[in-house]
Amino acid sequence: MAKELTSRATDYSQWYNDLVIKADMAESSAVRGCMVIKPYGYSIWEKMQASLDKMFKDTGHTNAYFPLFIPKSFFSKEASHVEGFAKECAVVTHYRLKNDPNGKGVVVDSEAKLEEELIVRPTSETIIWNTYKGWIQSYRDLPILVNQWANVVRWEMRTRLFLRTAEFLWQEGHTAHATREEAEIETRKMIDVYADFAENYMAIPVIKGHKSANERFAGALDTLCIEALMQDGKALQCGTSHFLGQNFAKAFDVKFQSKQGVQEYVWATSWGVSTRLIGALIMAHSDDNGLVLPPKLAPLQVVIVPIYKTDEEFKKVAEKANEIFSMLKANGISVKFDDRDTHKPGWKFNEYELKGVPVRIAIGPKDLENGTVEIARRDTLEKKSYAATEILDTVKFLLGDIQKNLYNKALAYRKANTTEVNSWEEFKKVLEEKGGFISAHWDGTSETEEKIKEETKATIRVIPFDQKKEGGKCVYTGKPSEGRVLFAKAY
RNA sequence: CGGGGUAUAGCGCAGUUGGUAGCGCGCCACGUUCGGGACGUGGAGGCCGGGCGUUCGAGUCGCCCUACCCCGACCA
Repeated sequence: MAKELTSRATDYSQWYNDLVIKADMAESSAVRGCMVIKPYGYSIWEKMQASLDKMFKDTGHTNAYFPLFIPKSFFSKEASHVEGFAKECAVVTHYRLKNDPNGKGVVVDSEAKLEEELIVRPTSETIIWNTYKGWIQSYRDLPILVNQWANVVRWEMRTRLFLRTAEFLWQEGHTAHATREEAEIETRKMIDVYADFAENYMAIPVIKGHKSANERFAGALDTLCIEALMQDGKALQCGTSHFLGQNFAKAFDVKFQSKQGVQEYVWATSWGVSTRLIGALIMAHSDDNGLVLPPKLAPLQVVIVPIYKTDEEFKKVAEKANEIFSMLKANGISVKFDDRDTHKPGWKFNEYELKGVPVRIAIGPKDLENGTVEIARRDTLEKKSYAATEILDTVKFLLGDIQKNLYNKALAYRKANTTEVNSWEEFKKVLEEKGGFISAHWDGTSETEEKIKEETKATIRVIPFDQKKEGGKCVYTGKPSEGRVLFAKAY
């Protein structure tokens, strides 16, 4: 059995290359670039949704739902948005099938051609702003603070499991405001919500800041982002919040009458995070034994594994295990007593490690004799014996401590893999040999960023809010720079 | 859309100079086991991605498809 374990662990350790996750996470589907998220993986997404949704509600937002199909003409209304989105989209051209005259299944009925093609939404700004036009007349109708949980489709040339799938699940917030200032505050507020979620729920430290013009959302005046570093030294954008200015209001003619009686265009924001976050979670914390989930997002926080030989022994062990189960459940802990007799303890240990369950309690005849249980933590794989009376306190402590430890570990990793460089030679050397974030001076031009990308594949991931303001020379051109930005290779 | 690769049991793979298919894991049954993926014995499971060709005979050789993976281009 040792052999299989080794090969499976080795196989699993490939997660950072190909993200093929073996623990009921996801598999490719028959549909190009789309994925099937199996129940366990989906339950992680549900935990994320629940936490995020509460944060949105707490900041005054409400949920709504808009159509999946968007008339093609909507995309022609905002020039830069067209540039960014009118290309790789799924397009609906017909509305009916018919039986193949040659008797081979069905064919598209060429007579059922749509007058105007429909685009499967790659993002919903256009259809939402088309709708908002009808909702907004007066400053009294503002602000509109709406979020939608939805799927979107982007016909990417190349897809990657979790990180860039053709169809993905996400939430997209779309807000409308009376003033520029209010919209800018909203943009910032939501990137703060995302950062809070990433750090305090996902246990992933992120850097908050602005995107460079090159990386900005099509149609936005400013794009804020949170950027995280994965264990392989590549950066991953984990969430974005866009200040859209009046671009979409102008494109869809959304005006309101102000207190002063003047017709003004509405100010907009949009913000989103997606199932890419599942990928981030996996890539940030996993080890060779499988997933490592932060307790706040683990669908199952504690599993109890019974150890026994005979039926009689099982009865005694199960009685004690059920007591522990009830006690933990009564304290709001997500717990499972795995009493299946179809798998053995060792098998179960490995199974739950693979699934990233934070805390495991094993209880057997020896424990019954001694009045103890064995408690193991997933993050460090340590296991220790505890008196039965200590279980609740220990579990509570461990759930908190694992959450903290995962964050601290990821933070230490990021610190160790963020390098300040001051010359082009150094830049290339660090990028090649070490990876991670490179903090360097940049002259602020798109041309320079483009050239750096061409030569090294590294891009500016984020211009941090807490940018180190210091005079310097651009690492590439030697021109003056006001502060350092973070470069990295990105997914 | 370029460049490279792969396609054989549920999964991972082998299959020699062409002779009609095998291994490991998993699955099923029984027995012994059960504190880190137990062991034995016996089973079930295949249109060898699809098509056409060469041949007495094709998983194997040739041509044409198709799908998937990797590397680019693209990408909120």
